[in-house]
Amino acid sequence: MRHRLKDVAERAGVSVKTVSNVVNGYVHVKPDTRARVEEAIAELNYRPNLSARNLRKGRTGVIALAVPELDIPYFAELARHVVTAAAELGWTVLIDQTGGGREQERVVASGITEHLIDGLIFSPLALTAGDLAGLDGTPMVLLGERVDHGPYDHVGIDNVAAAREITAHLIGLGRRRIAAIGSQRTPEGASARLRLAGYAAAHADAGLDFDEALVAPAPAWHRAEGAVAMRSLLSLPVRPDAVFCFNDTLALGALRALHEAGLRVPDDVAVAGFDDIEDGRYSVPTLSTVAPDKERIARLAVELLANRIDGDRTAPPRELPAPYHLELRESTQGP
Amino acid sequence: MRHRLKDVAERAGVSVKTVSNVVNGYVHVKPDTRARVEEAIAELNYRPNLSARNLRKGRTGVIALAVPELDIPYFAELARHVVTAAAELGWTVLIDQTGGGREQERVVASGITEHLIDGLIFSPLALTAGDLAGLDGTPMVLLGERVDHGPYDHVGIDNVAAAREITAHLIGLGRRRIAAIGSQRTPEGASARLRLAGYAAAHADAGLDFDEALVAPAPAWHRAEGAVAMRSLLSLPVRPDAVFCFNDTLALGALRALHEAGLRVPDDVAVAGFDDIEDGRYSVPTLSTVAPDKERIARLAVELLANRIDGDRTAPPRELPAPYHLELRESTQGP
DNA sequence: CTTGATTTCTACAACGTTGTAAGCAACGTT
DNA sequence: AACGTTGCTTACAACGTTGTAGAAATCAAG
Repeated sequence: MRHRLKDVAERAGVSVKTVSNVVNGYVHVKPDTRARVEEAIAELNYRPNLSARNLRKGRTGVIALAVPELDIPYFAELARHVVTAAAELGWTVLIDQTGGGREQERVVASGITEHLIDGLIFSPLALTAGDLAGLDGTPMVLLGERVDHGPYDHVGIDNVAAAREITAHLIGLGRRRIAAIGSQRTPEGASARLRLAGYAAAHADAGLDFDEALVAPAPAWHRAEGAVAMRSLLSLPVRPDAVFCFNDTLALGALRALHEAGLRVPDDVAVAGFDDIEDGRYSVPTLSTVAPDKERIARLAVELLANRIDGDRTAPPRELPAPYHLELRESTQGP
Repeated sequence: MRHRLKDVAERAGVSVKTVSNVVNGYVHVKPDTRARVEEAIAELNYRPNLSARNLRKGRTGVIALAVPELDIPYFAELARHVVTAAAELGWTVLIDQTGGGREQERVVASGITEHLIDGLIFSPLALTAGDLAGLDGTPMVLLGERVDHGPYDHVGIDNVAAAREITAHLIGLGRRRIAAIGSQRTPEGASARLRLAGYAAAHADAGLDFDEALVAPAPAWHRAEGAVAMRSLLSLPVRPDAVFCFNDTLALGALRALHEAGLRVPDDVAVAGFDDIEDGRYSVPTLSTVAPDKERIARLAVELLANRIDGDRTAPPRELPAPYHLELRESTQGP
């Protein structure tokens, strides 16, 4: 049932290497030899054994994408784009789910890394530059917040600027008590820190006070936490008139809590998110958000990785900014 | 930087095979030999070359999960569970995105199948039993609707019964003009056919007429299509007082369209979905739905596949039903 | 025809691993 | 002292592929 080059070679009456040459599109093969070999390949339904090829070539043709959680829509959408972009370059993508913990991420970074894949696109939450330091030269591209990422290429949007812009948008609507949901004090919370910094910067730009009481923490950025945080903000003596959530799932949870509290969005409280996930286009109301260009991020990451794998592995790390824009919808603008 | 068994062997002063034995946990190795070898492994940061191991063993330790689209939340959630269940058995999961087209699915089924993976968990949309017929014995487990799946194991819930139950729930609320969204006339639409059959059966059970005009098609079951279908149903001479959407994303689109039309859910129109995705717990209103036990489905699929890989490949195909239940929320019950 | 260049093909060795078979100690039993 | 048994280790060959080097066939030009 399973055939090898040798079987094809015997059937076509040529050497094993000639079959290999045909399979790999080597030019100097006589047309009728090629035809005979191709016929034999078809008859036997031959397919190359990738393990053997990889062993010989030192390449696997597989790259991995490691993300914290697949059922966070942002990562699922990103994964789709990475798979598409990689396929165009002939790579298969192995998707790995780290869970987001530091230890798990370290295991992925050091373990998967070896021999099974040619390179890794990594979107870490918890990992620090130090954790990545000891790895032996597997090409790797980092996604996400701009932190200190050591010798690795990086693709990401300017989190501070984006957060600043969308906060400025809320201020521009005349809102003055703007809450933030999603702050994190842990070392994992690099994104949170940057987005909070943008939020603070926008306040400073407008001459508004930064009110610590309006900043609600959320350890994991899920819908449930957004709802909980929103409820606690609503119990403040003076309730906020807008809220900037550090991602869209938090914002969807906040919308839910506002609905339960009988408040109108955006009339009573305007809501903005971050990530531009599909859900936000169909929520009630639709969600204003920062829209990173995911397709572009995926493409850049794959290309950077391809360059590392095929090219100079010792070149200095590159830092590619990805574009984003504000997607303003009902949750701040009204119907 | 990259070391082989041989390097470790030289450093520890033993043979290559002894190192291999240590790595693989073979029992008959003297404690101090083992210690020397382990020390050498640690010093060199040795990791086995999986391609070579696979070539030798004929196993790769990788299974694939092929789903139509990763950013359909149902599949993302399913993927997470499959990854978790597979990890417990020591397998890595390669996630493949087929796009759902018949030709693409055929490529995945026949291509990926060879040599790179030990087995495949496949959730096909378009593929027919005929397409799967010619494959050479790679262990495969099918997920999804119960159709004719040839010689392959299958895990899935009873779509007809589930659709019948949730439709009966709508009828039980006193609704009499119950629309359906998501019918498909194409051969791909196996799920659609089964869910429509359940919808029709519930009507028959209750002595209600089946009204063709209340059945709206949706080729791809995305939010946008749910919204479009809902709008067209609302333009009927007598508008429906309930709608059963064949999955949750359609239902979320329908909720959106109802909101835009100024109708109240469930007061004016009750809405039910299918899949129990996370979004439905936080939508406004929260979504009543059929909740398949995804964790169980994933676990059963992985176990079936493991049995095929390690065990008898010629055993008759098994058909495992997965549990489900109704998750009744605001969109049919009110706040 | 001879020569040299080019095209076409082949034999061989390697990639890093593990199964097999067999060797060598060390031990207890007769 | 000879024997088998058991524990531990090793040499060798294979898994299926491709790079290298070179042989054989073909061709162009003198």
